[in-house]
Amino acid sequence: MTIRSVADAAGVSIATVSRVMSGQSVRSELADRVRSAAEDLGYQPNPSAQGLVSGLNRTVGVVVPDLANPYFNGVLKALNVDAARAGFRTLVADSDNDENEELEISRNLLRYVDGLVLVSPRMPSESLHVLAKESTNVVLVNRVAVGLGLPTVAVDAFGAMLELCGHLARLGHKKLAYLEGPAAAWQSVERRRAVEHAAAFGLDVAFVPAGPSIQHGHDAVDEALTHKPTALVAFNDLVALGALSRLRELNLRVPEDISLTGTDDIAFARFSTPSLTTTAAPQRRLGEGAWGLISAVMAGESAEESPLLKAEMVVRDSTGPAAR
Amino acid sequence: MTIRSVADAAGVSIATVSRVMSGQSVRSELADRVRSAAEDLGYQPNPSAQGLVSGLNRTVGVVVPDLANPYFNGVLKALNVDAARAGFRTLVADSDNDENEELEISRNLLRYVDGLVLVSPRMPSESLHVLAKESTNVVLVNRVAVGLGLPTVAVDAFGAMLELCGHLARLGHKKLAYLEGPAAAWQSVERRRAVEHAAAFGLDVAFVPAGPSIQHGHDAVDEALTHKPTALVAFNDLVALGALSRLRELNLRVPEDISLTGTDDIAFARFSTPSLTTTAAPQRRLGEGAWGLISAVMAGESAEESPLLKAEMVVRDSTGPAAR
DNA sequence: TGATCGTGGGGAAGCGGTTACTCCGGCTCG
DNA sequence: CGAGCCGGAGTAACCGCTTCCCCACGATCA
Repeated sequence: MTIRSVADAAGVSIATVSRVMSGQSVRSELADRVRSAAEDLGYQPNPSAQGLVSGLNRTVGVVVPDLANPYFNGVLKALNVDAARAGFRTLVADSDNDENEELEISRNLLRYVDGLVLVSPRMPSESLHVLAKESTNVVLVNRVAVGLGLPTVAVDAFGAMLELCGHLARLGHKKLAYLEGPAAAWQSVERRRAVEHAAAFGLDVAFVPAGPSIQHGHDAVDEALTHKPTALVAFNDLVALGALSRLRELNLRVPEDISLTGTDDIAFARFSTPSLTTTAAPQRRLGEGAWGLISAVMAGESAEESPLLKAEMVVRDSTGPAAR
Repeated sequence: MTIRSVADAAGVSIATVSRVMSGQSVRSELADRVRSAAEDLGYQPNPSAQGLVSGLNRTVGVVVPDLANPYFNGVLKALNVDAARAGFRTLVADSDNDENEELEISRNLLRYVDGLVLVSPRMPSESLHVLAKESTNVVLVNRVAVGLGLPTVAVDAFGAMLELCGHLARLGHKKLAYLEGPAAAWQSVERRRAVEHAAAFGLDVAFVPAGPSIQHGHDAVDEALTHKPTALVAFNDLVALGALSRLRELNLRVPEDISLTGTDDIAFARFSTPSLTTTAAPQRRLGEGAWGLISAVMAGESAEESPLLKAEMVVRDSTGPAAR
């Protein structure tokens, strides 16, 4: 089923078929003939051929650190929906939390797509710079890299974490343990920075390396407890949920014996026992924002840096007055 | 950067460049010149051009009902990894649990890909038949459709659910409430069928409509409790976790007051409080299996139907002896 | 009525690759 | 020593589509 078949069936030239398909002005009688021929034959233009001549694929690439992380899925889903609505497809790559692979994965993906969305990339700034030079159609989600001119949509991770610390301080907590995320993640840096600032308000904070996943949270609790904190502040909800299960194993009650906070407000945060105090990072708006930026730059418009999105704190049952 | 530039830089014809790139025999001196020219210029063949002539894109499409469901993400991730290893990209589409859209989404995706993986499709058999006629490179995950000849990899949902019911029966439960999944899902049909069979062993089962997600589970509990069950059997882990949170709100203890089971063993099942008794549907193996099938059919080999994968029951803390 | 203009459709030139076909040069073998 | 072969490289056709260019035709104006 090529354009040739349709042209023959309708008794016109392939140029006319092409014009009809792209909605250019064609005598309506001819246009009808073409359309019905195309309909009958079930003709669909070949994307490779269209891509070859136009240089465009109507496809965007998305690189995420971990496809199995529900937070990224929320972002991906929203992005995917908006892209689909605009007739774009989404090519997904998972960097498997490997900051060294990320650049190669991204470069490779760039060959196949019109635009690239990097979600929480861990790669160093220089690598981002390389990508920015190879294509102008690159946008960042949850990674602020100054001086590269990359359009960015991100959550105010710093502010969100600061607010959580304030909440804990008001509940009388003095001694916190912070379960840190992956060092290479921008969010990790921001959140750590916020926790450090909290120290200025009289909070004593122990920093405990953990990671991005639920298992990491589970495994970091024992070390955290050696610092005798009255509250555990987790890098994200996944880590918090992992920590929660370990606390439960240790027969520590949350929040009576120890308080716990997450970040992101993934779907599970509301449904855990106890439900998790966290900050609601708007995954939907991140995804939609990312699509807005990438579609703008692909259209040749200059997408200005949008301000940081605010994450609302959601106080649930995992935080309470400091024990003792 | 076209093949022309490389040919000129190396002082050979474009045919020679093409041969070098595809590893055909070329005098090694020339081959070296070509390779270093390609290297210098950073030449990457244009995928659209290659796709146009070969008719292949080295891309597979994946349709999932809900990108935000962690179960599908596990499958997607494994599939993605294997596909990437083989040099294939993954085009992802989310049908948003809309069984009516699914066919159109799939057909559309089929234009862009060499093969299509349908994960837990809800569309009717006739729609699958339409797809099967349009392309031979379609495989199913967790959907058994007889008589269509579609290669399939699926978990034995029936057997898994039966095993859970048996577990509950041995614990002395007599009265269950089953929180049903979406009617159009094969897994839903299988699991329901298993629960009905369990009735033959003296279990009295109330069927309560729920749905596929955590919120559905949460919202279905109240109706389920009107039947005074001693155990809640959920369509999947998400529903179970939602139910768990509602039970907690109602101050019912699990498993002392009521037992609860899920299915799938998503990452959160192990970390909930109490940890969830479930059956471990091997997401990894499903994803890998799907890749195995789709890559086989794309290579023109005939992929035989593989037997159902076994889901091991994982007994954790959410099930106990029947109350009273 | 004839020259001019505008409009719409056909022919053909690519887009960037792959590959069939051709041609050339150096072997082998008679 | 010449004919036949064979391997390697170049030429060109082609994949399916978009779009430029040009021509035909009808309408408009002098």
